[in-house]
Amino acid sequence: MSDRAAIDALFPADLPDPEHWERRYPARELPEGAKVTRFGPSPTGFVHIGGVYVSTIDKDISARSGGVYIVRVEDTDQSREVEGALAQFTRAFDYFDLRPDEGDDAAGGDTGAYGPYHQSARESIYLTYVRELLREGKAYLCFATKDELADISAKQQATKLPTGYYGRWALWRDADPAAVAAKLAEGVPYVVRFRVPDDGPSRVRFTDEIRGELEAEANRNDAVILKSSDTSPRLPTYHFAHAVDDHLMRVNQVIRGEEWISSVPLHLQLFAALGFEPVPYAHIAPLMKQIPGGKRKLSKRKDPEAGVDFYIEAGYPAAAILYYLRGLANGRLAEVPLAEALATPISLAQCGVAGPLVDLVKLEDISADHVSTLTSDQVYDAVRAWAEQYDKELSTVLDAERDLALRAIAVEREGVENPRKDLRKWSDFRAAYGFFFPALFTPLAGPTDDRVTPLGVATDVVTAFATDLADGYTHAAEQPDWFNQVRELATKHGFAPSPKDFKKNPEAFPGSIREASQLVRVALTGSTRSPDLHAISQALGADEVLRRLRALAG
RNA sequence: GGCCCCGUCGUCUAGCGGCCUAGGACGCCGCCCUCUCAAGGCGGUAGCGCGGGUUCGAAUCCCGUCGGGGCUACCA
Repeated sequence: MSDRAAIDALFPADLPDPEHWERRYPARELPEGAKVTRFGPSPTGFVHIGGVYVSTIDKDISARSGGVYIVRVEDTDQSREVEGALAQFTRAFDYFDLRPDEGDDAAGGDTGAYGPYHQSARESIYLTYVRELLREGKAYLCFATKDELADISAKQQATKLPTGYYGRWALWRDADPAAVAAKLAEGVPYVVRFRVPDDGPSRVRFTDEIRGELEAEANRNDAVILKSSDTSPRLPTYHFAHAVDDHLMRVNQVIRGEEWISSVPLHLQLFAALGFEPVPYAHIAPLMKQIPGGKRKLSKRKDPEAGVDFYIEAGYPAAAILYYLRGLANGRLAEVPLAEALATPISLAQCGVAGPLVDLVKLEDISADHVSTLTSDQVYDAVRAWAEQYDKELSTVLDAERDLALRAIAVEREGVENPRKDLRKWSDFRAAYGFFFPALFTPLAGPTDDRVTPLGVATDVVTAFATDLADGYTHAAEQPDWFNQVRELATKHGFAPSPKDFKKNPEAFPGSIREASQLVRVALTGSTRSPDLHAISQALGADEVLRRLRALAG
């Protein structure tokens, strides 16, 4: 290809040499065995739950080994970039407690000595190494047009040849320097391609920390390493940036999605050409989604549960999600209690190799279990923080009625052996606990209210029963005393003492103690499903109980 | 099409040649408790994709096949 002067003319005169960057980013002084990991999100305006999955593993592996966890924004495709994407990362990393040891801080600055931590700011670093490869003849300029490339690929497909830019299809691989100079003089845009060594082996073997020994055909495609020259800044492709960045950031454990396995042969060639020590890989199986015919990768377009916003907006506690995700990564962690699982290191070797389905039902179960272990104060704080973002009306009520809220949350939670598990996520709160708050509760409109009539009790009986109960109501502190008044009144108004008696002779009763209790329940909660009635009455207070009973009477 | 990864109950998995008439968890079904629901207790349902080998013996090793997934971009 062209001579050194012609190559250098393509780059800024003050572009440093590789040695400069080597000195600038020296080997890290870390304890023996410390892992430097990195997570590389693209700022596409969508944070994938799979990203949380992988970065949890990244952070865990580094933290346990006394290493460093880096977040490096991979924004080499500027056309995909979306405004506000960075803020979304920050929000997601905060929510899941995955803040990096090194990366861009909230203000966009660096918090580490190996930055910049977004690739678009690393142009001169990449250019240094591109120029180096060019000088060494390990890369070359390619002026092939889109049409030419499409044509090549069509011909290859027609003759059942592997597609790609190689061999006799590689138009510019061995181009005459004069032809290159001519194109350059015309100002035709070009890319820089990697020149695959022609003396390399036909197959490559490498070790994956999760899958063990892997083998594949060697790469023979002269891949693009630097994108077109008609854009600025000039940025590399993922492959080249991976080699340069992971080397210079002194990353010593790459953890990434399985979709990269087929690129490893190229990456190994790149590391070798650049004179870099290869970095060990661990390829994580992708999170899947159940579909009628089988399963597929969770799709950001089709599956709402693919985005972290889905979980944050619904108010799944971060700990529950992290616990679930860790269980998917290392099956044994799913068999262990949450606190223990979060404290147990993730093992790469024990990561599953098949893509697991994300099972929202299981997540909800885990989440309900977790929430049931929280104190009333913790639940209150969490719901309040969630509501502040996603349910303004609720957060206002929670602020105004803190004591009532705490009493409500404590029902069948504090001082019981088996706490209720009716809260799986914070957005469940309104449906499960809303009735406690007068501001969120619509009183019954008498015995003909839609919520009452399904019980099938005659309206005059309902009114008589409710009126009687309200008139003689005793706000007893002891559960048996309290419920006895309901029982006695039910008997007085002709209700059968047990559902069995009622069933035997349905004509003789307006209902049984069950229906009577349900009338009280609907009066107090608006629903046929609720926690213990006595506990509710205590949380509500005598006045409010009476108000609601009278509303039932009509 | 080519290359690569993967394949145990519906789901997540344990299993690394005999301990497996395959274990656990979630779900589902039934029963118990009970003023409802949830929880809880007890019981149940259901699986090694298929076909060949190797071996005294295979879920476990090998080959093939089928199925799923990924890559094959100046997307990551």
